Amino acid sequence: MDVVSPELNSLLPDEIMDTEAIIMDDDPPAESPAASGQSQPSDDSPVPMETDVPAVPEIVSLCSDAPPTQLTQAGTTSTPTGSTLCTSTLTSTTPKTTSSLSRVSLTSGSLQKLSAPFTLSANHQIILNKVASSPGADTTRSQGTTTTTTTPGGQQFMVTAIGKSGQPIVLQLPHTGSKSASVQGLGEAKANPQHFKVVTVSSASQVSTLQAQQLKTVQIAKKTQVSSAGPIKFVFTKAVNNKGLTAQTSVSNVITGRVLSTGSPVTPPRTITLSETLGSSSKIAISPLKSPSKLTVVSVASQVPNSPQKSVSLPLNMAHLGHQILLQQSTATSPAKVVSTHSTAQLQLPVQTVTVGGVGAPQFKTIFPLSTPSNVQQIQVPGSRFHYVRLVTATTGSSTGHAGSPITNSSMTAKPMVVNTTQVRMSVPIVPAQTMKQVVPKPLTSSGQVLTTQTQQRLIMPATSLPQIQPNLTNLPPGTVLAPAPGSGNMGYAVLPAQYVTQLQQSAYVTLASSSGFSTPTGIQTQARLPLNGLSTSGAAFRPRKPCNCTKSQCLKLYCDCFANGEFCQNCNCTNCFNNLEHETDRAKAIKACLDRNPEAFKPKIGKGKEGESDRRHSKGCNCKRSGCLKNYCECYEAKIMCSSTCKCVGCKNFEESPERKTLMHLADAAEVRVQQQTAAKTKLSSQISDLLTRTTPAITSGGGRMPYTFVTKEVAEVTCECLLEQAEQAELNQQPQATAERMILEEFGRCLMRIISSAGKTDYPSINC
DNA sequence: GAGTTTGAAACT
DNA sequence: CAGTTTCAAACTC
Repeated sequence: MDVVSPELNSLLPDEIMDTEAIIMDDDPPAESPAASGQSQPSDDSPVPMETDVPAVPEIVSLCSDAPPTQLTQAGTTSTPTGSTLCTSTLTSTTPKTTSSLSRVSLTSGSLQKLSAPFTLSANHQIILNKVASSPGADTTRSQGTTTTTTTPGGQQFMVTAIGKSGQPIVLQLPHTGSKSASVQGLGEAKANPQHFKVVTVSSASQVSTLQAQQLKTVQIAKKTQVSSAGPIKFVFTKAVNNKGLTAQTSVSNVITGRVLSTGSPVTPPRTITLSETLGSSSKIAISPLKSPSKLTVVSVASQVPNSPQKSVSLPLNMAHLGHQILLQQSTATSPAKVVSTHSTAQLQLPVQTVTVGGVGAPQFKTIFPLSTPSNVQQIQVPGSRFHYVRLVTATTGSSTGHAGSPITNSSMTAKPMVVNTTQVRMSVPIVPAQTMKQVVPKPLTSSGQVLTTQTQQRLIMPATSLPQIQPNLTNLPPGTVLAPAPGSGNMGYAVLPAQYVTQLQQSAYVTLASSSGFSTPTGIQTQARLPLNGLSTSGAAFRPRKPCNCTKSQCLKLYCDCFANGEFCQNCNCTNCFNNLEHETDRAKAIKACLDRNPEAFKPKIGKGKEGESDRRHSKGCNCKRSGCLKNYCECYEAKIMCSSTCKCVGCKNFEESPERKTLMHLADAAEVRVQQQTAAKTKLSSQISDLLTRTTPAITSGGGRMPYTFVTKEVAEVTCECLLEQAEQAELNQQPQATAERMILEEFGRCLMRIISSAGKTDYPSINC
């Protein structure tokens, strides 16, 4: 997920990550500036951080025959009725938030709203707009509440939106111009409009610029809720075969996940992108913010379009990422949470990856059911900045619906992993994340991706119950993962770095199950294809995080970069480190203490400035006194940004016109040029050597030519000399003049050479006869 | 690699 | 909130 390194933003496809159009201000813009590239910071927050996320939990589900209210009920199951197939119900982790109604509006690409099963547009795009939940807005939302969509290819696509009360979500297919959606969203929820950006709906490889633009123009207004802990549920249900959309084929493919956002006063823009390709791949992307740190990615790959089983594989493609489902959500004050949900429907989907957290400053929280601490083993992957948890045993199950679902990764070779749950089972085969970009906290950023480990692991959340430690869900460290203890009411949390979840991104299979513990008939086999430190498919996406050297802080204070970034220490040089799974309790306490001191402690320090200011600026500003803000002591300089009005530095030289700064920049540029030149020279030299070898080797090995030492052997030389002596003797016997003798010898030498050369290409020794 | 400098974080 | 202390990274030698 530090993501916050801006570099992370580049990790994801533009059409997904581009949240430029998102406006954080209360005043909804008439139209989102798709190409503006500037996000409107909220007036409320002096320094809008990239991690701002929607405060209101919301549930989005695809396909719902049942009324929204039913969908929001925990444990409820929607059964397919008639020709439409709709299933998948998610329950909120917090019962309080389950009461709201949500509506799903689907609009075809032609701007027609479908109140009934409708046909997806040719581009297979569905835009999900979140609409204010005010009762008055209900009418507008009610349009096109149909949740089932039939693709021209006969496939049926159902969307069920479940949201916290007052958090309806409207799903619309982007139409040309797509202003209807924007207008709709704008007209609603004026009280506290929330703009959603998003929505790319198209096949992975078919996302066109036009589509992206259309998506950008879509804005969704949402009623802002300051309430805390509203779970966001996200359910995707798809029936592959339209014909099979009978009651029997009830839930074919279901991807269930819950994204929870809590207590964020500011509703962040949210984008939901759904893309589907006929029978091949679909892409679902929910992208609230551009910041990778806030990115929650669930990728689902491949598929079995017409599975003999009722379970339908849902081919989903994340843009440019192949079969993937991308879910993004960020909350301003609280990291997004992804929670496996419990539903009555069984889910079996090929899922490629599930990622929670982001580069730079992951702001996602994943809640998993806790088991006992003994059930969890921390897995350290050398070189990886991600942490893994191995679930040893499955102990607890909760029928309350709070039980999280274990998420596991299996090898990309496709070992399906299924976690048995009383109500929901989700098995997702995952396609290798080819180009998936990750976000990593520190410029690592990100999690780009790609060295992967092939070890199979069980990924499960620790089960330590920490009732006394109830971290503020809105301010947990980036990428914090919360694992609720079994049993509602006395929830225990395991505060884990989001990196634990990140591995799901690369796993071949992801199994989500809720309740009933972690029993896994097939075993939870997870194979972590994990981005290793600094290595990623996207190049610098994941930059290796520097190991810390803490000695006295136990790595439980913000002095420790690892801790400050919400990461476990891994491959560090620290002593007496408590920043690991073994000291989960202490770590949780430390996190809480930090948050008590500063609720913004785990938010990225570098965020976007207000309008008219630099794109990036330090949220608090520096306090340098002696460094002139031109050394890495200065956080501004370290972040490669200039000091701003928020800084309290003395003798600052880190400003635009500073000659010292320019000098440093020039020196840095020169150094970089030198490095590049050296690299280029090395590359060229290496290439030349390689080329030379490739040219010489075949001649030697193919028999078409051999190096001289291979055929000018001692014997050949001796024979040649004998021939020359023979000529000399002949000349002497014939009493030839010396000149003639020399000529005869030279001529013979020439003949010998010709024979040697002609024999060079032969495998056998050259035969030289005088 | 040891020692110094620096400024954020933590503490009072 | 300001001053002081602690801490670990950045820097220097």
